[in-house]
This record gives sequence, C-alpha cells and structure tokens, in this order.
Amino acid sequence: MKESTQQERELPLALRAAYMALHRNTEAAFAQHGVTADQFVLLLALSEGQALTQRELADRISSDPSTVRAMLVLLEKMELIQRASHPTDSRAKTVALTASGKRKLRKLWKAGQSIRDEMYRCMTPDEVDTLICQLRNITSTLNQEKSLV
Amino acid sequence: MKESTQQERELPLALRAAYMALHRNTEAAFAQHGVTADQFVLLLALSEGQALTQRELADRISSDPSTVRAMLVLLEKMELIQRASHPTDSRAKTVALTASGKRKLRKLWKAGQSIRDEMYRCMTPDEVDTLICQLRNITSTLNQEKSLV
DNA sequence: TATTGTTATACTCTATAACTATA
DNA sequence: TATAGTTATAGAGTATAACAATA
Repeated sequence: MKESTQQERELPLALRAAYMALHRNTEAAFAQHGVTADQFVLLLALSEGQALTQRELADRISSDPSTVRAMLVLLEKMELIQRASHPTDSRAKTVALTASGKRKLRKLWKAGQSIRDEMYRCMTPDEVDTLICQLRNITSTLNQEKSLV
Repeated sequence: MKESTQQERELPLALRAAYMALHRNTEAAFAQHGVTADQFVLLLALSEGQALTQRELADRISSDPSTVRAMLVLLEKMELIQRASHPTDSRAKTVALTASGKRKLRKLWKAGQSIRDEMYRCMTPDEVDTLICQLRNITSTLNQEKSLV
C-alpha cells in the first residue's frame, strides 16, 4: 500500500505554488528598479554567456524567439542590452549587456539576496543540492522530445 | 569551505526551469481541450472546495481578485463554471463547477497523467514526499509577511 | 532547403485604481 | 470602516504564421 499517493498527486501544484511565490517576491523586489523577474532572468543569461544570439537566448530561458525579441526590444530601450550583427553569420545578431546593464544586474542581484536567503534558510546546504538536482531531473525529463511516444 | 556555493545560487533558476517545463508541457497537453494550464489549476481548486467565493479562489491559486474574475468570465463563457449569489453575504458570489466543468476536469486530469508520470519517474515515492515538503516550506517562507522586516 | 530574425496579430495573465454595494 | 466584486485600463509574456535575408 502506497502511503504517499495523496501527496504525490500534488507535486505539480506544489511546484507551481513555490515558483509563484518566488516570482511574486522577485517582482516586488525589482519593481522599484523598473525590471521584471523575467527580464532579470534574461539579463542573467546574458551575463553568463556573452554575445549570445537571440535563438540561443530563447533556448536558455526556455522561451520563444519572438518572445525574446519583444523582451530585448524593451531592454534595449532601457539601454541595458545592445544588439550587434554577428561576426560570421550575417543573419544572426549577437546580444550583450551594456555597461549600464551590468551595473543594473549587480543591483538586482543584491535586491534579490534576501529572497534567496529565505529560500536557503528552509534547508541545509546538502538538502539544497539534492533539491536542485531533483528539479533539474524533472526539467530534463519534461523537456525530452515526445515525438517517439 | 562550502562546496555547494555555486549550486546554491542556482536554486531560483532551477525552480523556474522546472516550473516552466511543467507549464509548457501542460499547455501543450491541454491545447486541444481549449483550456490553459492556469485555468486548469483554477478548475482543480474549485473541485476541491465547492462553492468558494472569488476572493477565496484568488488566495488558493495565489492570484489577484481581478485576475481571477477575468479567468472566471472566460470559464463561464465556456460553461465550465457558474457563479451564484452567496447565501448569507450578498456582496459575495459563490463559484462552482458545472456538470460540464466536472467532465472537462476529468478529461484534463487524464490528459495530464503522462506528465505526472514522467515527473514521478525521476524519483522514489519517498523522494517525492521530501520534495513536496521542501517546496511547501519554500512557499510558506516566501509567503510570510515582510512587514516586520 | 533550413535557419535567423522580424513583423503582425491575438490571447491570457497580471495588476492598479476608482467605483458600487453590502457588512 | 472594511470587504466583495466590478470596471477600465495598461503592460508583459506567449505564441503562431508569413515574410525577408542569408547559410
């Protein structure tokens, strides 16, 4: 007899609730900086791999090219990012943080520190590692191609 | 020396990526049923506590009263839910699933079964329980009032 | 032919503020 | 006064399809 049946059916909802709470807290923390939580994720992706193309960005933040473009247009208006033509592929554009964008990102990172602290306060470092590992497993399982099924 | 520092800073992103993957898969699975993932969550909340008010619903799906209203208007057009005046509080309205809404929810539950199976396939039942527990801790920590800080 | 990006378009969710009616 | 819901309004993210230019 499985004792966890009732809990098991609530994993998706628990995942959603946790993400929603994180998202809401992040939006609130970034509101005064004029940046949304999703824009922050995009900036963060840019800070890790410089000079990404828009398509690469879309993959990284698991979004759509046209969605990414809409976000980039907004960020470019704020002068946080800059697009330039790709050195070898003239179809493509490279996207990079501006100096102002890097400063903004550092501010945002600080503004979000208390949120991360709260999350980590719930558990030990080992538990954090395990949790991240499980979340990544879920992500990669769900992102596998379903074409063969 | 902490060995998990590098991983730790990625918990928020890992949480986001997992939720995004879940959300995307769910949207795809429900597309042919004409219902969004968020609408499904709302229907699910209604199936658990019958005759909720709109405010109670907003709290449950951790959303906004006006957002909930917009969603309810759509669902009412589809005849999946019905609103009626509250028996004792004439300001309030109670919301309930229609018979058609209950049928739709059962279909959606089936349509999403393979997604849940994939999630659970990543781990043991015990791990699922632990994971849910941690996610709930994160949720409640992040949802605590920040007014005292 | 396939791919990168753009454009047009539309829909859902989100959220604030002002408002009505009721508790 | 506080609360439940409505309305108007606005913006962000999402996504599809058609298109141009290039690989």
